[in-house]
Amino acid sequence: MAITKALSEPNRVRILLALRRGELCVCQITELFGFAPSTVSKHLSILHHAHLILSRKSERWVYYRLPDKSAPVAAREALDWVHKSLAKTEETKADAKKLKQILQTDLAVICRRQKCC
Amino acid sequence: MAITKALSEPNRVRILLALRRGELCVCQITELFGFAPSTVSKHLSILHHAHLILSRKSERWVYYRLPDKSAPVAAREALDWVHKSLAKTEETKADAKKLKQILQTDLAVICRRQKCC
DNA sequence: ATGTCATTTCGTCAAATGACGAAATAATAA
DNA sequence: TTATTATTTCGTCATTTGACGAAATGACAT
Repeated sequence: MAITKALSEPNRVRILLALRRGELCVCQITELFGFAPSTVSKHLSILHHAHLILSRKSERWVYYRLPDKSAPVAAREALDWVHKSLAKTEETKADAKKLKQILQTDLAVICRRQKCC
Repeated sequence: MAITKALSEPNRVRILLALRRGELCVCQITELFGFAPSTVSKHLSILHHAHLILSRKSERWVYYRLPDKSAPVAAREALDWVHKSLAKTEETKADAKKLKQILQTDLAVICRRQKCC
């Protein structure tokens, strides 16, 4: 089942928890976790395929967000469970803290940062 | 996370759905799915470790069942989600039908059946 | 049209997973 | 105690998964 498979990877759950604050583009998520852009993109693709996130393109970036009421019931309730049951871990708090910093930085700067190193 | 990992394997979800009818011993589950006893035992161990099932020994058999209110909230709510969201598939119905037959057969007969073939 | 840049797709590789059978374990039956 | 038997543990093997970098894609800017 697509939903349970999608949620079985801890880093994908971290992405869902990070998106509670609001939509994020791929390079912001890449910056948050320190993975290669291709890795993050694959995770987002799996989450999207399970209808656990939505996407939109704007200018150069692709933004992902949690779904609205139009999402399948099973997906909405799975997300409710994730947020209720997994939001209070230390890792989640640490991610939220780092995300706050990332959101204060200009998007173009963050994207360019991926190239080097 | 133990719960999401446990639920990511479709056969483990099938076990949880089969247990809605009531507790089952390992050889009944083995009979239901046609896997080797060691395979079923491993799946049960993973579900148990995630607090998604409870076990009890009686005579020669080990029985597994869904947890009562004493289970962690996260586990209970995950089970609610599984039952609500995944109970209506064709596979689940087919499993239920086969399980009905198995429950009508004597336990000792079923266990002995594993040996041969 | 061409170049730039964020993202995605593809191929590869190491690690994790699920299947099995054989052997170990634990509990009852003789 | 010893034998029987249901279950678990262990080792092996094939498949899946997640990571990466390189190349392809697609949209905007020049």
